[in-house]
Amino acid sequence: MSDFDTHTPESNPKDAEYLARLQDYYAEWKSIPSYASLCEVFGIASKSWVKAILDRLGKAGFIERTPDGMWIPTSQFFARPFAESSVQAGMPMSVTATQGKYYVIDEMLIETPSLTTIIPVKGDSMIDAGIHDGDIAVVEKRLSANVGDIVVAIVDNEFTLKTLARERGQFILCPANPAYPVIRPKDTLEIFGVLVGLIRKYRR
Amino acid sequence: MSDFDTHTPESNPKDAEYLARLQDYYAEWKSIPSYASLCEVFGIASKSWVKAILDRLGKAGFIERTPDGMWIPTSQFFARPFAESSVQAGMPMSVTATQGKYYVIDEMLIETPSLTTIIPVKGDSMIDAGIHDGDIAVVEKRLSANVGDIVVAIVDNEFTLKTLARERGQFILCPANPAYPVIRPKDTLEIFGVLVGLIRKYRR
DNA sequence: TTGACAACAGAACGCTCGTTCTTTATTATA
DNA sequence: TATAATAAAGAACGAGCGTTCTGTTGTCAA
Repeated sequence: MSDFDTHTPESNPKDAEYLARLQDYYAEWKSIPSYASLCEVFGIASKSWVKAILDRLGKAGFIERTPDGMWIPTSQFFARPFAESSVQAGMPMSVTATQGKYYVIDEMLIETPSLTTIIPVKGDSMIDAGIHDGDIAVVEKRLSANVGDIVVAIVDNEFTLKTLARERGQFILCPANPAYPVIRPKDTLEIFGVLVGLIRKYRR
Repeated sequence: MSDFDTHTPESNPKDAEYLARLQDYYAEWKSIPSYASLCEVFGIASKSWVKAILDRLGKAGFIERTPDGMWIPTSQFFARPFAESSVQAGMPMSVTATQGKYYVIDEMLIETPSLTTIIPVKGDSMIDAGIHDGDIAVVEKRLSANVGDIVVAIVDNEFTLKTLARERGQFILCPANPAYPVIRPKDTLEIFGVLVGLIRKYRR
């Protein structure tokens, strides 16, 4: 067998497609099935060839084995191709053929899983900051924040997402929408966490 | 916490510990092993009892089976207690909404991994749609789209993110910023994909 | 036209898997 | 102490698993 290119999954030119099918299957069932089932997934008829494919994908770092010999996906398995914003002339774009960096979205946004939570955004008080109703805020739980951070604060037992600012030595919470008032807490300002990411899902 | 602790007929007080061990194992290996291996994980010696435990966990909704009969975790399997002492009274709806939900952001945004790519957004031509410069677009590669979708089109060998619209039987690309012109393709409109998600990362 | 190689197909096999059934130990209750 | 339910062990078994080996087909260069 020839050397395996570490940047592209294609040792066998069809391996990219096999990988894609496996990724799609895993997205649906969250497991790698038996070789017999993989025959259907891959559209081939021999288990031995399934094994050969999996061995290659394993060598390429997309899957690995548990001590029991079960195949499980690696983080590379979940990485998404990161397309550059300009297209080379005449190049027929295909996602699987896109070269370059791969990113795992979770890893991009979540640094400390135990401190990170997600909170759906309600209302449009931050709309000028590009934060819409229905967006999902990725929040890192923290008791303090810096001026200028967008924070999740607890005001009247409600979460509220606002920009932290300072006014005459007092911390205040500024909306990004002129229709909403600035919040000036009476006593202490209770901060739940700091906005570290934003997710929006579009209907399909 | 879960309906699991409130004694249902077929529950076992030790099941909570068995679940915890299984969760720990899964966190490490991302798979549910064979019954024989689970004997070690659970610290018991009989496969039949392992099966009984898994059946109960399945009935309680923590795991389920694929068509192949493999056990896979459900979303409930990953539920995390969301206990913040400061917000117990009158907990806002936004908090309870996330309670007990497992969030893999990838899963929220990516339906078909092999067709999904991420593209950084350049410029502010879609700013009125809350899409900013530096945001990351999650794009599902597709050759066609519906009017009203935000699409990634290829114009002059460049990716461009615009809303797809129709004008006198012609497809046009509308920016969400009055400072930018509507794009009316001369001949055919080449669509790369449809925007299915958006990610923004804030500096920490 | 051959021969070499790559890409699969198919069969054979030993072994592990999940399932079921039976047996034993432990605990609670009366 | 007797009884019964619970918790677990253990054996037995057939089906399906992954592995290996060999056979077949298509391609392409010499």
